[in-house]
Amino acid sequence: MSIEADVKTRGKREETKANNRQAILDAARRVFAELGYGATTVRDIIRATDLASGTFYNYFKSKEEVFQALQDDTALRVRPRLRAERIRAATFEEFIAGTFRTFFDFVKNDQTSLATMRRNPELQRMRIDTPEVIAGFEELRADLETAIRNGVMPDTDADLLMAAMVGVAFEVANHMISRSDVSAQDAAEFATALFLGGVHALPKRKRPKAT
Amino acid sequence: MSIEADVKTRGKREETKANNRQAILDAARRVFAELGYGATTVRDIIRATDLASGTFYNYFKSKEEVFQALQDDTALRVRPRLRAERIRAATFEEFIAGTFRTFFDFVKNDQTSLATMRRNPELQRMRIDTPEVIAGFEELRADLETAIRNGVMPDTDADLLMAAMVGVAFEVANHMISRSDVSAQDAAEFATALFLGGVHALPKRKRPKAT
DNA sequence: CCCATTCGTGACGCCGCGTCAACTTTTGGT
DNA sequence: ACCAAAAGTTGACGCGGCGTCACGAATGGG
Repeated sequence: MSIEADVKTRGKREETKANNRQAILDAARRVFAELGYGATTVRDIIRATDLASGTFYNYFKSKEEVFQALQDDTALRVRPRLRAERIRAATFEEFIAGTFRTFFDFVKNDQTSLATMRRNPELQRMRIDTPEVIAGFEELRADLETAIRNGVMPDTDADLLMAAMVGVAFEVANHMISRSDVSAQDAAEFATALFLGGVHALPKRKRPKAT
Repeated sequence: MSIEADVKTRGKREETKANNRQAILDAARRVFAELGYGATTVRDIIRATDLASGTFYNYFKSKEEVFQALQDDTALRVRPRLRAERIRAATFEEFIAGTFRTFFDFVKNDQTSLATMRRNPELQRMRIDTPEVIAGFEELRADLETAIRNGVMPDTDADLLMAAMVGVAFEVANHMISRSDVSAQDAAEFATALFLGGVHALPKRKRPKAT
């Protein structure tokens, strides 16, 4: 019924188009996770579907573009949450804390797209920023500018502050993922304390030595 | 004379071996800068030398390994300077300030390897951590642990603190490179103030509006 | 001076790339 | 219900990069 409805409203062409695109994206996610991004070829992706090689190029120009689509998808899922958190914030303490908490929670619960494909067998590690990811950064910068104009945030270079937040967020998230003793809350508290009060304000380490 | 001396002490074999290796590395630097890392092929690199294609594989397994050698080279140049700065530090203010200042200065003055190959036409931006780079991170972590044990640094999670410093350093450095109005000193002061006192302590923005 | 060893060479087979002409399916008009 | 045009799929093809390997040249030891 719902399929028939889709067919009626969108037509068979639109339907298979959407299906094929999704099939490629799904296959790519699987193959990237299995072989690693660098080792994956367009042929690997298309072989993991029941489509022909030529069809791939009706939807994407390269594996890079597929990866970008996956990353952009993730970015578009998390950005509204971050945005909402920052808009809700009345003080800049809430602004910082809400942003970090939301981000680390998301990373913890979305290992599929963010963490799985960070695993790069051939090279040590790499980070790729796609357009929607960068747009998310710009969004943060704009919100910081607004906060500064409203007087809730000290008047400083919003672009550098954005860069610092982004740098801490991604780097700490990586360590959070590879370590088993750091929860999303731990990471958020650490990053928030750093930005609110500097090193002096950082939380004490959990287990100093043992005992 | 010096060449003859080299030949006498090392023999012709060792000599051409070193020369070939260096020729490949030099060619790679040029080609990476011109075509971008992703678009470069092993063939491109070897064509930029007067060697045959097979010879490449006597020295490196892939272009990734060449890139790694170049990155490691850079890492090994900057690490001693960072190390010295941190050892000299008596207070943790000096520890933080010295580390950031040295790092940003280095990035500004070493655009050849760091910035030139950051020029990546095909993909937006990416970061690749090679073994010696990672070893530099571990070195920082170890120094942070030592500072904590000596009581000059608050007792906190040294691994997360290292991650935060690394994240801020690289991300702010990227913005410093692409912006014309941020000097190495500006970047260092910003990062240092953030770590010493949090957002409250950040320097005021230079040109707020105009006047 | 000669032989063993090391190393440079480039042709080779393999495979992934992106294209394109032929073919199939869908659509809209009658 | 039919059909022609449009849209989309297919896989074979030419191209070029990959890593290898048998060959020959250069080197060094005896």
